[in-house]
Amino acid sequence: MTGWNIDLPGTMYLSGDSPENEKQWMVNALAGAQHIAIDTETTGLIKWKDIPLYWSVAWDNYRATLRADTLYYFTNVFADPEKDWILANAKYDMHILANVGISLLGRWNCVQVMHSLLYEDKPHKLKYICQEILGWTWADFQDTFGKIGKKQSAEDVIRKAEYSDMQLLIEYAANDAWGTKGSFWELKKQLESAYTYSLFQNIPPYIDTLWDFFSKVERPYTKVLWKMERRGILIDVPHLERSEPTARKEIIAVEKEITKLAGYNINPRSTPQLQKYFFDEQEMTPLKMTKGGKSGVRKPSVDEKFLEYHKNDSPMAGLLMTHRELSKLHGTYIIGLRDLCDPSGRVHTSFNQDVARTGRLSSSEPNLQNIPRPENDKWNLRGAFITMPGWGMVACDYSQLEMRLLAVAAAEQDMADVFNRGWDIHCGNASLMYNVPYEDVTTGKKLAKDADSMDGVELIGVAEEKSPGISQRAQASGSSLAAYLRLCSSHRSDAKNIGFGLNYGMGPKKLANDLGCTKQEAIQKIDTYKATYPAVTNFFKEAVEEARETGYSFTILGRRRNLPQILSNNRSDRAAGERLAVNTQIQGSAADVTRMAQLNIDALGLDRMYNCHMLLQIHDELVFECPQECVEDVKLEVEEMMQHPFCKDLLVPLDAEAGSGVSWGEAK
DNA sequence: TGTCCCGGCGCG
DNA sequence: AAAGCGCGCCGGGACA
Repeated sequence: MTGWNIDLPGTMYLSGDSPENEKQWMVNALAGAQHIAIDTETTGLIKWKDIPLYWSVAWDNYRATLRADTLYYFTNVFADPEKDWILANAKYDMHILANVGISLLGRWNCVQVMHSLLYEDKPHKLKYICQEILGWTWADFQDTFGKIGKKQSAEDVIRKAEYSDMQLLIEYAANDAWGTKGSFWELKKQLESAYTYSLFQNIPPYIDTLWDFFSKVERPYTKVLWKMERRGILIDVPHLERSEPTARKEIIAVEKEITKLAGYNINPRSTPQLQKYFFDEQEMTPLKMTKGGKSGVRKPSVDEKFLEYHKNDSPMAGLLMTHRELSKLHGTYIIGLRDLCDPSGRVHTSFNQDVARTGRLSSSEPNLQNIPRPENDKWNLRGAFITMPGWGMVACDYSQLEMRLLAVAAAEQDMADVFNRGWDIHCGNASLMYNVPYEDVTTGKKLAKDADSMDGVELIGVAEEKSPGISQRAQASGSSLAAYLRLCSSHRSDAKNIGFGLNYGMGPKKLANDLGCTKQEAIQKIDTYKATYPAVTNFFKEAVEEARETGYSFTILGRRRNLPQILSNNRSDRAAGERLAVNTQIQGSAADVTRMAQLNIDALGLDRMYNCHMLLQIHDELVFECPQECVEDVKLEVEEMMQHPFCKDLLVPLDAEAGSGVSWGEAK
């Protein structure tokens, strides 16, 4: 009757109506168990609202389904700080339990997170995990009792099941807990035997195996993320409500112009219709083709590059650019954000720990890691992330984290020195690459734009003040000061594009495209960069070799990513693997750094010290709220913690700078 | 009505 | 033939 492909023990059942001795037996049994898998059947999927109807547990060779009204008998069990709780999608169940006042101390072992450390490219849903690593399958709850959706809520389905076949409900409710328990032990075994490379093998946190990485980093991190999700961030909903009609009207106005220009009703959101307009009717030349997807039919692209390219010769292109900008902000951010707020105006994102292959977080429902930057946003959406009266927002972000970690990974002393001097990295790179004084590059960056419109004498005065001797050097190079400044400025932009690009494995063709030069010139520039930083060049080579030999790319803390394609016979697959080998190490190590900072900040107890709460992580930025009078203290604490995430310093200092204000927009 | 894929685009 | 990493969400359109 269990719907399983394996034998398993019968399911005990407990409700508030059960006899006293049965309740007592269960309380004693759970109190005596070290590891307990736990799962909830809930009224729905909204983590700040929905509540448990049933909960199920599995431990040793037992399994049980319990009605939600029994939760309070187990207060002492939940309060045991030494318990190991085992869950699938741990944060969700913990939210649901918190909604009825239940909090579980002890360790939160999420099997999805465990699975993601070993099988980055596979799905991490419980059913898949069980099938894949244990060969266990069982009948699906929803297939048996009805689909949860718009027509019927999770609660409806469970109520129906209670009525139609209570015994089956009891069995099925405990299936997930049983599968969770089984996969935990198998995954633990696999993690313990998975040795890894870490910079912290012989110093804290002592990471030798993936189990070390899980138990010392990922497991405590789950709880930190849960606290952030639980707190949520306050949204200025009235601000959004005020912007919404205006935004909508602006979009409609642009749509009218588009219709007028086309001469017929065209939907500016429809790529097929736009392709027809531009390439069939206007007979314009495509810049590039789309990927073609499953069918493989490649069509001319109507992306931003195309519109930008034609904005002067085709009025339609300009209108569409405006339309896309407005409708993106309206649909995704104004409407999207408003609809996900709780009644108190706070929004509770999910910080997903088991998604990104590099070890980064992802954020969803809503994604708070892609809120527009102020310069691209006429509605100032970051200004809509606010604090309560008397409170302040603190935002602290790393400066050039990935670049610094590249210098660390490569042990590139010249680049490290650029950071040690506190220089702008791209100006420093340009200075070393093109053998030009650092001050000339910074001056060029500042003045190149206005050089032509400035009075010659004035220009010399300003430039000489910033970089003494610059006019002489310009003369020596045989060009005017203005031209020399533009040259220095273009050196910086070269260095910036190459610096970022090489981390991603960018080729000369794309670089040439971005810099507006020939492929030959691009190759030349890359060579100059590689010659300037031989250790970086060597690092790129060794990262690829290591991945070829071990099959993996490793981050600073020892997270690994399997890269089988690096041995592929297919050229492009192999090249992709080589790009990943480099990038995963850098991006993943940056993720490690932010993670450690978050763990340390949590352990320090800023919440108790200052009533300070971590709200957001945007890869290299952390956002907090605290009472106004604590803002300055919090800024200092956070900067210090972010700058020193490890128990030993790296070759390159990490720089993090905090700002504050009453909103996220102000705090940057 | 629901589900999937796609092109496009927001962020780091 | 084409070749930049990592995400999530929107609306359109195809299909069941």
